Amino acid sequence: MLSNSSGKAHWTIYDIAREIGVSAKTVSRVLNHKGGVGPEVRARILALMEEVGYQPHIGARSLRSHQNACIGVTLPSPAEEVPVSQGFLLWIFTYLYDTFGSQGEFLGFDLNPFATVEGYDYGRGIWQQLFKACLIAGPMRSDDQVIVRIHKSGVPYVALGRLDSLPECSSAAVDYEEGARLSAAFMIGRGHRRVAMLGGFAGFQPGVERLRGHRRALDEAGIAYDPNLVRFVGFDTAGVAAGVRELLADPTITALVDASGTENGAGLNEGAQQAGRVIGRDFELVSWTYAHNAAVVREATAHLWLPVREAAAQGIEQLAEWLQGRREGPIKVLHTPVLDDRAKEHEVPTPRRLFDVKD
Amino acid sequence: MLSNSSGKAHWTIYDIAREIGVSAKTVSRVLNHKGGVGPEVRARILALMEEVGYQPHIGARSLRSHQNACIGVTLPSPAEEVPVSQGFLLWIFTYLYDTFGSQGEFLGFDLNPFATVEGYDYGRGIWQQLFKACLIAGPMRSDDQVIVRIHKSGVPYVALGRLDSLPECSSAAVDYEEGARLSAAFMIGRGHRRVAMLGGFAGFQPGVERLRGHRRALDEAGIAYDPNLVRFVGFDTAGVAAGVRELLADPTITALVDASGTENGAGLNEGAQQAGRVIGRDFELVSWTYAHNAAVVREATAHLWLPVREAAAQGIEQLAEWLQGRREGPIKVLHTPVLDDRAKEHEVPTPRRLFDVKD
DNA sequence: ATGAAAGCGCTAACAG
DNA sequence: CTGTTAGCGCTTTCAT
Repeated sequence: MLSNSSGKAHWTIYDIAREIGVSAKTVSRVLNHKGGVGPEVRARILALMEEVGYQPHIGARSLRSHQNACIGVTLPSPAEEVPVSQGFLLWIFTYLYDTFGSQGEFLGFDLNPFATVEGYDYGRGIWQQLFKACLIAGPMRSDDQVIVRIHKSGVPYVALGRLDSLPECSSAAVDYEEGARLSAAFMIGRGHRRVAMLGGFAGFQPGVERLRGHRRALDEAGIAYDPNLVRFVGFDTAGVAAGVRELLADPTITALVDASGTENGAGLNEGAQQAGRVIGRDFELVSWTYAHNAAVVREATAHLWLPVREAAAQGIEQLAEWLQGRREGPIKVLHTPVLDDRAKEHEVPTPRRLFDVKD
Repeated sequence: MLSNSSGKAHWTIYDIAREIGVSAKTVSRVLNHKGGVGPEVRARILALMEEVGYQPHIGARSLRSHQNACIGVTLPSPAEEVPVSQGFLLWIFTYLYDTFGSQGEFLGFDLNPFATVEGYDYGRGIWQQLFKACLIAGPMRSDDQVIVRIHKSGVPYVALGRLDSLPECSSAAVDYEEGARLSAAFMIGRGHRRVAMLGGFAGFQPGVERLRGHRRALDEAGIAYDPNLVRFVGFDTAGVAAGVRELLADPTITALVDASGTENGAGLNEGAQQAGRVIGRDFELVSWTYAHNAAVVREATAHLWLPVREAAAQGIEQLAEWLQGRREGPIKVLHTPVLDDRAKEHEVPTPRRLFDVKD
C-alpha cells in the first residue's frame, strides 16, 4: 500500500480529500454512492481510492451512522442444552452466503453462547452494535427475556422458533403444536385410545407446543389426558431408550409418537426391545424427522416431517429483504408439519440430523 | 432495558458516569479491568452496568483503541477454484470455538471471497479494521499479493499454507515438496525408473511445491526429468480420470504418485480402467490423503498422509497466543507428510475430504 | 454541487 | 486514585 501524505499506514477520507483538493464530505459522498458530486471529481476520487487501496473504517462508520458491520448469527441456548448439529449450522451458513455473499457482507458469529451457561446473553452482537441484522439459530427457552430486548432494538432479526410470551416476535418456525396434534389424531384415527408421546425440548417453546398439541388431539377425540403417557427426554441415546422403555412398560399403550426431535432410530429400537416390544407389531409408531422422505425407523407406521430447513430458508430470505428495506418486519413464517404414512423402502436414507445425539 | 437519564435507548459510559457521579474515564477503566479505581466506586459502577444492561459500542472502541471486533476467517481463493469442503470449514470453526469461545469473542467471516472472482480481495476484514486477528483458510496463489499487505499490517494472522514469494509469512502448513520427494523416492527405491505424478493446485503454492519435490527425488536418483510424466488436474472426477488415463497411456510407466489432493479413489480407478491397467498389478500407486489411516484406494502400495488439520490446529493455537501477547509472530508451523506403506485392511475408511470433488 | 462544523462513544495522553 | 482534553474516522446537519 502506498503511504499517504502524512506517512500513516491507513488512508482516511481526509487524506483522499486533501490529495484531490476537495472536502472530506465529498469523498464520503462518493464512498456512499450518493449524488451531489460532479462526474469528473467522482472519477478522480474513485481512481485515487483504487490506487491507494482505500477502505473505510467499519467501526467509525458504525459509530456515526449506525450501519453496523455484520450479519449476525447467534444461538439462544448453550450447546450443552440444545446441541444444534454442525451440519445444520453449516447449512445455515451456506444459505446466508447464498443470500448475502454477493453483497460483500461479513458474517458475525457470537462464540460466547457456546461457552457460558452463566450470565448467558446471546444478544451481545446487537447490544455492542456489531450486528446489523441477526439470525437466532435455535429454539428459545420458554422464559427467554433476551428476545424481548432484541425485538425492541429495531435491528432486523429472525428467530428460528416462536415464543408464546412474545407472539409478535419475528420468527421462521414450524408449528410443533399442529405436528403433535396431527400425530396423535392420526393414531386415534387408526383406533388407538392410549397414545403415548415421547417429547423433547423440555423447558423450551417447542416442548410446550408438543404437549399442547398432544392434549388438543385427545380433547378433540374426547379422550382424557393421562400424564403418564408423556415423557420428555434429552439428546442422548440412553435417555431416548429409557423414555421409550418406561412408556411401553404400560401394556395398554398401543401407539407411540416419537416427538423427541432426536431422529434416533437406534434409541427407539433399544427402548422397545428393553420393554419386550417390537415396533410395528406390538405397537404403532409415528416418528418425527427434520428430513423429507427419510426414515428414522423403517417399521414406523408414519413419519412426521418438520420442515425446519424450509422455514429457515424463507426466514433468511425475508431477513435480507427487511435489511434492504424491501419489506417491513416482523417476519412471520410458519410451516405446518406434514404427516407421511407411505411405507418406507429399504433404500430410504436415515435423516441428516438437525441436533447432535450423544451415543 | 431501563432508559437512561437522557431518555435514549443506549447507555454510554457518560450516562453511567453521570448517574454515579464520576468521570467517563473512570467508567472506562472499570470496563477495561484497569486499576486506578477505588473498590467502592468500582462496585457501584459494575452494579449499575449490570442493572441497565450496559454494553460498550464495539465500533467506537475499535476506532479509538484499535482493538478490533472479531477473529476473522477468510478464503484466499474463490470457491470455484479451490473448493474447500464444508466439512473442513466446519472443523476450523469448531477449533476456533474451542480456542476462543470461552473468551467471549466474535468470529467474523468474510463472505465476499466466495462470490467475486474479479476484484478479489480477501483482506477486507483487516483493511476495514473489523478483524483483530485472521485465519487464512486455504492455499494461496503463487502470485498472491494480498498476503504481503496482511503481513505488513501488523494484525496477528496465520495462513494455512506457505508462500515462496513471502518466506517470512506466518504459516501453519504441510511440506508438500517433501511429500512429493518422499513419494517419488519411495517408488524409485522399489525399483521404478519411470515415476509419474498426478499433480493438483496448478497456479497455487502447493502445486509448485509438488513439482519441485518430484524433480528433487529424480535428481537425487540421477534420473532425468520428463515433463510428460507429470499432469496437473482439478477437483472433478472426470479430470482426475483423464489425467490418470493420459499418464498410463505410456506403457513404460510403472509407478504413479497421486498428488492431486482430491482423495478421489473413483477417479483413479476409472482412469486406470480407461487405460486398461489395474492398480497394484500393472502399476504401483502412492495416493495422497489428508486423513490418517484412511485409504483412498485399498490397492495402493502406500498412502502419503498430509497432516493439514494437525498443522492448522497448531496454527490456531499459536494465533491465540500471539493475539494474547503470550508469543510473537510470525507463526512457523511446518508438518512433514508421513508415508505409510502398510497394507490397508478392508475396514479402513475412505477419508473425509478436505476439498469438494465434483462427480 | 460542495463545504464547515459538530459529534457518534470510546480511550490515550497527560494532569492533578 | 481520579479527572480533563483531545481525537480516532466517519457521517449528519446545515449552510453556501
